[in-house]
Amino acid sequence: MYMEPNSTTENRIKEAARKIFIKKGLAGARMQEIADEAKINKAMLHYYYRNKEQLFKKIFEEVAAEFVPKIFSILGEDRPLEVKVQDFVSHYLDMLTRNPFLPLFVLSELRSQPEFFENAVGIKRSGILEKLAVQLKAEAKAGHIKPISPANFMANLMSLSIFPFLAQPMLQLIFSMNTQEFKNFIEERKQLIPQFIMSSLKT
Amino acid sequence: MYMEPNSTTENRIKEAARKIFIKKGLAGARMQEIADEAKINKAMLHYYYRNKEQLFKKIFEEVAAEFVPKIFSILGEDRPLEVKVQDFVSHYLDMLTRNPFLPLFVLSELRSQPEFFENAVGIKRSGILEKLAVQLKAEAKAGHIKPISPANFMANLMSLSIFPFLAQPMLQLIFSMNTQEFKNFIEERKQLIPQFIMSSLKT
DNA sequence: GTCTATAAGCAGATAGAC
DNA sequence: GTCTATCTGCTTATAGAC
Repeated sequence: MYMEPNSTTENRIKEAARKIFIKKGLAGARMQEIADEAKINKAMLHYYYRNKEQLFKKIFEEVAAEFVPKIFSILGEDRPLEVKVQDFVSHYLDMLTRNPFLPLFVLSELRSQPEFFENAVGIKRSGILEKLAVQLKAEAKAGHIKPISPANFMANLMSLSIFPFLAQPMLQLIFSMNTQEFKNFIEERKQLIPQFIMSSLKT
Repeated sequence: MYMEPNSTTENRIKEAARKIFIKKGLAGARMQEIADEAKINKAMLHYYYRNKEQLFKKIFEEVAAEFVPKIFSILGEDRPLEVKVQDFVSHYLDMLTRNPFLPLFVLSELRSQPEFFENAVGIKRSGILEKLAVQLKAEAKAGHIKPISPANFMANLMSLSIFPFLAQPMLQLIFSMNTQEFKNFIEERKQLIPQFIMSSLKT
């Protein structure tokens, strides 16, 4: 069987574990299912990662590390607020369209394992929040926007961008959307969310 | 041991199961833990509900039935949009403050068991969405608000209200809030969310 | 490093006495 | 209706050959 050059056993395990854990969570996933997905023997999982918890922890940290920091790198850029908001929304809606299960996975497991998160994210030490706070204050003082706290600004931005993916099954049910229509709905929101946010901040 | 008048075995089972399932989900919950919580024997769970799945299904339907319909009863009222938004936000933020785990539970299990939901919710047959659509169109035509689709309107309203509870551990971590500070943050948003929504719709 | 076989423990479910 | 004891099957984890 042909395999990718860097399709090492360890890589295949990680890809398989990622897929299964994201779909079923820690408690719902089965080591056998991960082994099957990786096309290896179950015993190999224990050879590379001593047990299920360690394998999960590894996966979760990697996922959280790619899910969260981008939030802050975009918001830390040296650009007008409106541009940052557009970049953020555009990036996240694309990323989540490719990985619609990611938010529920991260938030679910974060609820039961908050300590996994502390290490995975270097937010508080990054100084980006302070920078954002300064910018919000400056743009308010200049009369461009209404005053708003960083926490509320971020909560709004993340809510509007991420929640629809969490609630995708419910939204599709309520509004009778099939999967393609949901994608169109998200595509439309790439324009709408920045408009909502900026016009809600109009002075 | 003194017990509440209607503290029947069956009620105690349901309360215990609700608590454990909401915290751990279907896969993570243990029948033994539910039995302990209800202060009864594990065998009783099987006497009242044949198996774990049936017990879970019962609980989930009850939770979903109290979580969802209120959304639509408020939005179906015959009042100005702005008042409905205020009522919705006020009601849901109170309810979620008392039950912060509810949204994650409903959305998680809804992802793996979408069919549980169909019955629990009679939205599509209620005609309320049509009513909301008419109102949004009318208020736009009268020049009170910008045009917006019901799906986007609802997605915004639910996102801003519900997401902060889903992300509570992350928000507390990022913004260094303790639990009381998070409650204050939510309390503040009771005023802010309706303002955001209505001013984002200003013509 | 990789496999097969198996051990060990756990969780859901039932039998049967009271 | 309620309990104790037990069975059965599944899941994680290990032992040991190659």
